[in-house]
Amino acid sequence: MNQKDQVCQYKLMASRDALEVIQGKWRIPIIIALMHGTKRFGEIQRDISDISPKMLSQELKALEMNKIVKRTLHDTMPVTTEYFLTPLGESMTNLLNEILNWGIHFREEVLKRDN
Amino acid sequence: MNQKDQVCQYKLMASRDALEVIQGKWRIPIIIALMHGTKRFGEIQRDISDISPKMLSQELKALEMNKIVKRTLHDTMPVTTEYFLTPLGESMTNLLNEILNWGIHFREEVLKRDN
DNA sequence: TATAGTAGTTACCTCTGAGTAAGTAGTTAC
DNA sequence: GTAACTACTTACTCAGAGGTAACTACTATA
Repeated sequence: MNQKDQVCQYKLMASRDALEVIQGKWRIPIIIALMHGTKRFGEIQRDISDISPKMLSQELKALEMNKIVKRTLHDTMPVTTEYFLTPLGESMTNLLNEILNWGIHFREEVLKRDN
Repeated sequence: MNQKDQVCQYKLMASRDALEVIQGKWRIPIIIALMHGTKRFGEIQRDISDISPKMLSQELKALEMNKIVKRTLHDTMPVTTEYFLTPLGESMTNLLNEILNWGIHFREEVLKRDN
């Protein structure tokens, strides 16, 4: 295997690590919602209007296990929960901004031209 | 809806556009393989060792439809094909690099510590 | 004649990501 | 006492993402 191939293999491995965390329809949107500050379960659900409570609960748990978000319970009446990004979650800011930038670019380049 | 919420909604929309294109297990790896230059079908398959010809063919078609990659036939014996990134595909470089960087960061922060 | 390399296609199967709807449990307001 | 809010959980269902294996079609080489 030459050096170019080795670099390619290394990159492919790194991308798999990242993809495992951000894969799926909802994780990126959830993290984006939390980039705008600490939010409660219901607030995230309102931001991402078409997510079901089941999916939100499930994906938040997965993100918590991967140490991207943290969940805290507040002993108020009624009980409220707060979700916020960990430092690891905040380290995704650059990645998320590139996704956003490219999404806007893609819409300009392809979607509008087709219609 | 306040201004903060409007920004959040705009970002969520942009992320959905991008996610539709890069979603799935194989598209990012395929684009990364092609970042290293024009490649033939078999070369990509060798780079991404665990992809089946069916999935590679299917995902390359999808990427071609989204104008991320271009396919050219060469009338050699035997017939060879070449795949390469379009300018739109190359505009994903920053995005891909951020995915790679974060993947490496994630591995350092979480995966190693757990084992 | 047969094996191997080019680039896929086709049929079939399985598993899981995601959706729907209803239920739980506690508190507050009317 | 009942409706409504908090934050979920559970059960059921289904489409589609992805895997496996075999097949096509052509050429070159032994």
